[in-house]
Amino acid sequence: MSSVSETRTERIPAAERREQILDAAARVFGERGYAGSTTDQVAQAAGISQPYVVRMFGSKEKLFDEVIIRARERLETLFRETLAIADRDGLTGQQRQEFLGAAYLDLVEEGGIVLPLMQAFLLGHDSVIGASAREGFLMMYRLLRDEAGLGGEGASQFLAGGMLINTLLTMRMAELYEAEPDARELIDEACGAKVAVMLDAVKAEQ
Amino acid sequence: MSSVSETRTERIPAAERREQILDAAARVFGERGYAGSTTDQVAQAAGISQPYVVRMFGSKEKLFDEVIIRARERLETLFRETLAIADRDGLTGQQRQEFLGAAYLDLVEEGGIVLPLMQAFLLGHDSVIGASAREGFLMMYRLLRDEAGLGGEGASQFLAGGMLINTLLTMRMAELYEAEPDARELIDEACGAKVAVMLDAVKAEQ
DNA sequence: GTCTATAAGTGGATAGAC
DNA sequence: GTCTATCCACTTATAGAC
Repeated sequence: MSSVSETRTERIPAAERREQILDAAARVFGERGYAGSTTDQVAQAAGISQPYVVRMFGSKEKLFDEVIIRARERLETLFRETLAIADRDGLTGQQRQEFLGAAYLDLVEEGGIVLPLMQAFLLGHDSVIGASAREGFLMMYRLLRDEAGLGGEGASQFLAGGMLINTLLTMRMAELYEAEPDARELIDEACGAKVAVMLDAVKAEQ
Repeated sequence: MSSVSETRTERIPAAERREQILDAAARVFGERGYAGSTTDQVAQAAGISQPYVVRMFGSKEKLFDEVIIRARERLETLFRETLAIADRDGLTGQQRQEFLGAAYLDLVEEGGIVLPLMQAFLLGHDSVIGASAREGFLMMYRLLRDEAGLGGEGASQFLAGGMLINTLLTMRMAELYEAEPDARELIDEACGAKVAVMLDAVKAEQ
């Protein structure tokens, strides 16, 4: 509309901007953790000014809280939808577990959900986030145990596998996928067939 | 030697002081992560002044690095010792795995090793710590797969279980052990027989 | 709806005394 | 070997203009 280098931020509805910030924050927090991230990093990722980020959410802490709430909801929704499909198709126990695992890896690929949640799990000492993290984790356990019908042992094994994947992700183990055969083997083992996912997640960061 | 309230720090050899600081740092970093901790928190935990902590290690980053190197060594030593005993007693594959699991939970109980390592796993984006974390993790994988003879699948399952335990710890899930039956069930499931460990780890913090 | 300017606080690191 | 004092950079948050 004006000069060649029209870099100024466009004026868009607050609701939409809010979503943009939440997306950016999810990536930044997921990558560097709560304490390791700055509101300015979030702002830059969202293409706006730092004060605007704070103004929109009141504080860094509230922003993180929102990100976590959103991630929990997204994860729960995904699992319920996946189970609905599994029910519809009459999958067996073993099949259901694999189906859920594939859905989880899809979510990893989607980005901005799994990593911030993992970061929240490391904040048990924070009374607010800690409580939210524990609650969310228990919700998952119950859902897997009861709704998915995996039983206590199956549910805890599923969660264990998930935590291994999360850890490999935050560690960026996939950076060694090509160079280090053992890294490749471990990732393959952790992710089963759907390995490409993790590689994409890494490449997206670089 | 002087007044009644002799609260001043005693003068002790640097090497000994160094160990004290490393112990304190391991607990603080393990609890709040690298970015979430301050050198002053470490100093207070060690009962000395903040500048002294920095002076002794050059920087916060170098201190964290030291903590991680130490933790990696301790973990590796523990597993090798445990395997030596397993060999001596001629334990079978399944028995060896359980034996290693018990050893790991002992290490959790000991404190200051497992949690800082877990925190390091979340720092994949840091070129120095990230590389150290990946290296340490791969070392564990190889050790479990080859030395312990668990095979690729067994090793990755073992690590998965470990990551679940670590996550439950950092999340402080044990705080709900009494009040929330599902939390209890999940912890029992993750830790097997040796549950008391996790409870102690929590109580030690409060 | 979004920015610039900036206040206020925190935390890592350095200097130098004891 | 250890501290006090302090500097400086960084970060969150606020004020107010556009």
